[in-house]
Amino acid sequence: MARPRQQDTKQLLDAATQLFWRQGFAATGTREIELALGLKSPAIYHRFHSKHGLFCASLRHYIESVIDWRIRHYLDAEDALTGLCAFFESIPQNAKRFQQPSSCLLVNTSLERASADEEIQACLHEGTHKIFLALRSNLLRLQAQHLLAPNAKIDQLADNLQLQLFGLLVSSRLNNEHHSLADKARHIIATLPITATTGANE
Amino acid sequence: MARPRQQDTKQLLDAATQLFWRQGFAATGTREIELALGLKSPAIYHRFHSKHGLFCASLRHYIESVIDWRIRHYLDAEDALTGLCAFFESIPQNAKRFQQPSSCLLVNTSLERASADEEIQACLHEGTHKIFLALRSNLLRLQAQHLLAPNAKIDQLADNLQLQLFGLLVSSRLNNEHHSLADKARHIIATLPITATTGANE
DNA sequence: TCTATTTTGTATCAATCGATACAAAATAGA
DNA sequence: TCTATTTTGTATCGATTGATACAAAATAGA
Repeated sequence: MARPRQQDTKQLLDAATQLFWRQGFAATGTREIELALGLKSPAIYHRFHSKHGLFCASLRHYIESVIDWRIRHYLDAEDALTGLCAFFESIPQNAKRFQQPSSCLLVNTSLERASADEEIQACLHEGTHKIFLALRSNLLRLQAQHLLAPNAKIDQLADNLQLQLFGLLVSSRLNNEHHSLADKARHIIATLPITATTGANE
Repeated sequence: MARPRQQDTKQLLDAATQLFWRQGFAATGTREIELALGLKSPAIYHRFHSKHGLFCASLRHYIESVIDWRIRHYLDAEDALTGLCAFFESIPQNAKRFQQPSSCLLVNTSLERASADEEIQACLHEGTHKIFLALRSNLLRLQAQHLLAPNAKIDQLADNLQLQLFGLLVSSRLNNEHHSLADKARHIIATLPITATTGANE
């Protein structure tokens, strides 16, 4: 009943997310967005109403693709401890693989002026809460397997792991030497109150 | 031999630093800078050559004022342990006092696109290295006072403390609830390998 | 007082910003 | 085939961007 779309929304959001991820909201212009998305601005504004709307959609897309994938692939992995280690180690690995630190769109945005916006803040809160819950769930599984001290305060521990995750992402943009970043990631794992040595840590 | 300056450079950089700190490089326009500095753009460009030049000068000014003050006042305090605790606790306290999280200009900038610039990266490296050295020096004093395990790896520990500092600053922009932030800060201190209880921790 | 030197403001630049009016293009159902 | 509906491109909008040409303003030394 109507003209079909040349690019589906997923494709567009993939491209937009990459752009905002790398450069931030303010530093990304509409002309640059047109090139990356392969659509002229009226077509983009027809679907997303504004640059702000496209950015919010990109944030949600980032959570549903990147964040959710990382949670499923690492933190929810069958072997909880191996997954947790791989989760942190993937950050220096990605920085090495793609020659530039990827950081995290949520962390980047939280430090931009854009974070003052209510809708954006809601997205950021949702995304970071997902990460917290996934870390928490992973730690609970570790505890159930008697790999974590039975009196460990899981909520505090998950909160602190998320804190260190944020710090690692900041460090990855400050210093992209692989060895230094990998050391930092290893230290995060090594200081977990693991009770038994299974060969996965240290 | 020439017309005297209406505002000295320190005043200008104080204002510019506040602006970039709050909003970032890309989101801060020249008209806004004019208002904050109380000078028209030609006078500003006469002193700093470009917006980029003003930003670099602001970064250096931030290191020499904010960062150096925090190191002197907290990390280099006579009582090393109390100073270290106060260093981390000052972040939730400042977020509460000024009703908005201050974060850190160096951390904010490292996640902006601007961080790709070589001159800016050198400033960021200098500032963060200063923090690392101050944390390291504080830990060495703790160890000399037998408050820290004698086999503790000071460099790794200082590196990780800086990592958690970065994480705390990110968290302060994501969630400005004072109690939650204060908990995070307290947890950082509580997990230090302190050997004796002096009343300052736990 | 006059001149050399530096700082500042007026006015404005081309370029780019985010955004839109409008019509052509492309389909599905009648 | 015709029409209703949606998507897309052309062309362009006023506003703002970072930056500058130029002259007035303000001092110190001659």
